[in-house]
Amino acid sequence: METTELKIIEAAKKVFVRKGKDGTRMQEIADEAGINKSLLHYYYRTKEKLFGAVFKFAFSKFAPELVNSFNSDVDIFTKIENFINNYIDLINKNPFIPLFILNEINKKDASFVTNFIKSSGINVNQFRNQINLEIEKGTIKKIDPNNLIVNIIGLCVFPFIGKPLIQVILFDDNENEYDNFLLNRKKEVAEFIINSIKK
Amino acid sequence: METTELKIIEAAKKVFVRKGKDGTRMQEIADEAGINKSLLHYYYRTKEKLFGAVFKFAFSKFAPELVNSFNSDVDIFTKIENFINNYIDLINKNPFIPLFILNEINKKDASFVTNFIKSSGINVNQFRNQINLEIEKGTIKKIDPNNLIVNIIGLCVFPFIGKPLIQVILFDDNENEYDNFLLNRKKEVAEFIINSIKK
DNA sequence: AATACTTTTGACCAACTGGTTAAACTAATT
DNA sequence: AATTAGTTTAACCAGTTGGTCAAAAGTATT
Repeated sequence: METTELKIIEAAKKVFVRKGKDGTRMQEIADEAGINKSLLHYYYRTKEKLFGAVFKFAFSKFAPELVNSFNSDVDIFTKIENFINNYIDLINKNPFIPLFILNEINKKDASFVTNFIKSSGINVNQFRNQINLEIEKGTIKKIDPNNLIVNIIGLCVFPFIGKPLIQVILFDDNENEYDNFLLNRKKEVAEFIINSIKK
Repeated sequence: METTELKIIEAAKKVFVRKGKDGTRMQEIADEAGINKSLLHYYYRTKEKLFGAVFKFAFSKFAPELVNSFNSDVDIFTKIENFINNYIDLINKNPFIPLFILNEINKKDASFVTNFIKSSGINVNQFRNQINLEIEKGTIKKIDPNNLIVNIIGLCVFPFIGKPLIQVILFDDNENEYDNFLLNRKKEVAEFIINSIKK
């Protein structure tokens, strides 16, 4: 059953993610949901509240993957490979969400971001410990765990948020070639990282 | 001498980059420039034209570095190190511009982006050839040049556009620690990449 | 079928937004 | 000092925007 509230959220996601908070018009969300603008305000009293709901949803889609992958109980190389595979797949299915999140989170004030993330359950300590342990064991080269984590995530995310630029600069604006590039990247990124840290 | 036109451009840069195109009000630019709103329209007839000028400026700040570094005539390891040093320095001086560019370029239609970049003179062929040559020579491991280029740029850019997130997740919201992290990163990123490709 | 509650609608509004215009001011030229 | 051209301002405007409200339509309960 497709309730009105669900139709609204789906429509709001589409429009907010595509156009950003400031670029979005309540009327456009109403149109996308096939309803009246008043009804929108009936369910979500203000634009701010509706945006909050969408942002929360978007973020909560990407947080669990981070938590689960980083805290799973497998060896470090498998963990990195798994994370990259799952994360790139996830972004592929929701290619505009990362930029949406980054963009809006850069506009919010710091306390909002802090509270929001703390409630998301993201915790990298287990993974950090694992990295340090592998360095001690001599399985991987000495590397700062924070830098490694940023590298892994950045290498997954950047090709998507930079797509319009990269596609033109590197692929002569050929979209098929770029999509193909993104598919191969799962393998390439994993290889790139493991090559860098493996002893 | 500080002409009105210059004051406007400086003010417009600040506001547009901070709030995005849709989030920017002409009145706010006028206030920031210490002038009347009518005077704004006297120099730049429309918001669109003023935004265009600012966007062009922002982009042209980051394009030359790409061109010069990639086409310089030094060995591949030095080139990578130089690029990372210069690019991270450049972003550090203008930390909000990359997200601004990525964000707006994802909203524009493809033809605009294509034309814009083509006129910017960015060309990676020389660097691509150099990578392939070093692979043949056996200096570096086999790697797809496009993937390597995306990796280099992504590793430089991502920590800045993800700052509010990363700072909370990895550094318990301690800004000093994060700034320190960014400083060290020049060395870390270069090391990370070279470790990955060096034979 | 009358009551009461929720959902949906259209008409409406105050505040805001990008943009215009005519007049006032300034400084160089005659 | 009068003319001219460029610069700056205040007042104004039409269209848009988020949001309200009372009434209508629908649904469940008695």
